[in-house]
Amino acid sequence: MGTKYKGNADEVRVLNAIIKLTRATNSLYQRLEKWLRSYQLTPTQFGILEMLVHVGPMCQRSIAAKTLTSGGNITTVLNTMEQNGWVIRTRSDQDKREVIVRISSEGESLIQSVFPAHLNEMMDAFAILSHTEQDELARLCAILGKQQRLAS
Amino acid sequence: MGTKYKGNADEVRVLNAIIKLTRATNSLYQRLEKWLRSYQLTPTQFGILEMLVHVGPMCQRSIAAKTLTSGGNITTVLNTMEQNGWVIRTRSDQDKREVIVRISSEGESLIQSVFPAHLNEMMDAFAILSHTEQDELARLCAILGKQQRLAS
DNA sequence: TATTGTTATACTCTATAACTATA
DNA sequence: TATAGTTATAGAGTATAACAATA
Repeated sequence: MGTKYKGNADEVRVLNAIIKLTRATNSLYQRLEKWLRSYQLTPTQFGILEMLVHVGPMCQRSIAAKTLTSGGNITTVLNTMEQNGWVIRTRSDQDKREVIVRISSEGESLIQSVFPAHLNEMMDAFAILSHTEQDELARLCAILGKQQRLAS
Repeated sequence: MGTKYKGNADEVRVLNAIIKLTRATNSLYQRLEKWLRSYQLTPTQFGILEMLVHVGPMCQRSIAAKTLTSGGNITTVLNTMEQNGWVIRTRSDQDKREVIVRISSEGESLIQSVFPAHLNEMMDAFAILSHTEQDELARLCAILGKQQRLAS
């Protein structure tokens, strides 16, 4: 198991990479979760808000696909977000089965108030790596991320 | 926000690294979660079982510290795991406030049946990176992970 | 028929606060 | 007094299955 597993050299190398990657991202993720909570935001909600800011209005099926989660779950999550006044849902005219979700002005304000603190946290966390190392980490993760999206 | 944020070069570099790191690990994590589900295991349960295999029996306070979660939550999670027959809880003799948690033979069997498939998945996911790149990713994540543990 | 979304149901994770037992 | 764990409570995320409306 893990580092104790007696595999061949290739397996040991991959296991080592996974363990380090997992630990680093778990730590980052839980740090993120902790301070998001001080804004009454969950990581899922934060992710959806960010996506709506980046990509613009989307239907729920697209949100479900992008967040790799089920349709029933998206309905649940968006119900909360709509009650909080962060998103607006409107029925599509082109295809009346679809619901178009867009961020509200309250949602935008929230993201904009959270973002500077988020950036500070992250600058602090990554300061231990050199600029070259930050770029290299980004490059490797980009390759890995693309591979994952194709495989799943 | 994100790549759209107009910050200075240092900020843009860090944001880029975070976005790539987040996407890669989100994809990996959700792929992991999906196939763990086919074994009726959640990531939290899997993490605790792996920890018990690696480190050996531990008290609940230690498990809570290592998983960065609250004491009340550990009780809840372990209740389920105990009911499933994966772990055994015994009151410590040295300090009768403590509960020592150890993995059961059923728990070990479960981990051992899951691990080969886990390894296959991960070998597949990382095959897109060269050996040198896998090592470099591990090195950078190790630095980042250590920094996080000290900061939190 | 197939697709989009909702509803109903159930379970897990998570936190906090009050509490018990022990040190 | 302080610490380890439990219990009670609450809320969020997640899935599946059955369902309604629309294409």
